[in-house]
Amino acid sequence: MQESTGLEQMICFELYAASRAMTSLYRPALDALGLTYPQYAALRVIWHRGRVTVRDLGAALQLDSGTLSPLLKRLENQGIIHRTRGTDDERVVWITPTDKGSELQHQVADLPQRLACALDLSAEDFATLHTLLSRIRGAAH
Amino acid sequence: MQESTGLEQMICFELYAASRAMTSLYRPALDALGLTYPQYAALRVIWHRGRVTVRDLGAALQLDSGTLSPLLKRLENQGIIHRTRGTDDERVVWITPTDKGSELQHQVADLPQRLACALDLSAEDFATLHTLLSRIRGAAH
DNA sequence: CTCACTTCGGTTGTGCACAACTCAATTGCG
DNA sequence: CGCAATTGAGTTGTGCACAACCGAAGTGAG
Repeated sequence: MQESTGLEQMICFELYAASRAMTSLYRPALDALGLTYPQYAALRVIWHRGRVTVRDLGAALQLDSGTLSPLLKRLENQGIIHRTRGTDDERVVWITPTDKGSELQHQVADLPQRLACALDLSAEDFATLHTLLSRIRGAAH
Repeated sequence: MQESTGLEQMICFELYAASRAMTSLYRPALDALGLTYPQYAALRVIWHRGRVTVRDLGAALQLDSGTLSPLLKRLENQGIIHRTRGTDDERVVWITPTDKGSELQHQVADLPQRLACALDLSAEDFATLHTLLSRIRGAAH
């Protein structure tokens, strides 16, 4: 029996700790590619959409420009993405993967599957978790 | 139907987003007290134990001294905790709440309950979530 | 057309996370 | 005992998060 911490019955703390634990599981694989987890999450959206505005990327990741602008600048400096101002609306910045950025996609294709296996949860557990986490995300508007 | 983001089937992203959403639910109440969520989590352990070393606090929160040292320094500067070197082992630093720190406890006593209600989950859902999140935390050693 | 208003991306400042490192205090092996 | 190894806390550097703010670009009511 572990000693009591005073953190029992705090779903918030459990989420906070589980999120960091899960990210640390991704870290070795992502480190090898020179990526952080938030950069990887952003790239998943960019790969999936092919072409996305900073605004839409923020909506998908639930992050604002204060977080994304420097993150995208670092990805651009690494030659992984392009940033181009929109021609019709010059406020908008379009993000696209470079060739190097597209190649990265193949190197991490099996990552979620591989790491999900390490958790040793049933398909049912994943579905339950998905439902509950979505509800929590929804509750915070 | 929301547009596809490329983040489906990624438990890691769901945890990451849910954790931040949950923390943002705590933020208004904690802002009013001048606390951040990690500071609040640390205080819960300190209140519960009464007296704790930096090392044990780190074990409870799963945080290292690189995160805790500056966090505790800020709590000390706010007059919320005391930090004293151990007399038997001078490497150890003991953390205790000040009077002001102890008073804070009463002001946030109902916080987890109150915010858990906002999630509108059943007791069963909480138990399931607790089990699954614990297993995930365990899987990352 | 004009001007207030909104939108988009960016910057600044603060506070985590975490790796890598330092250094003093303690421990334990020979 | 002597000294190498370990331990505990702290520092440094990088990269998120997020609030608060900025300025340029677009929008719309009068």
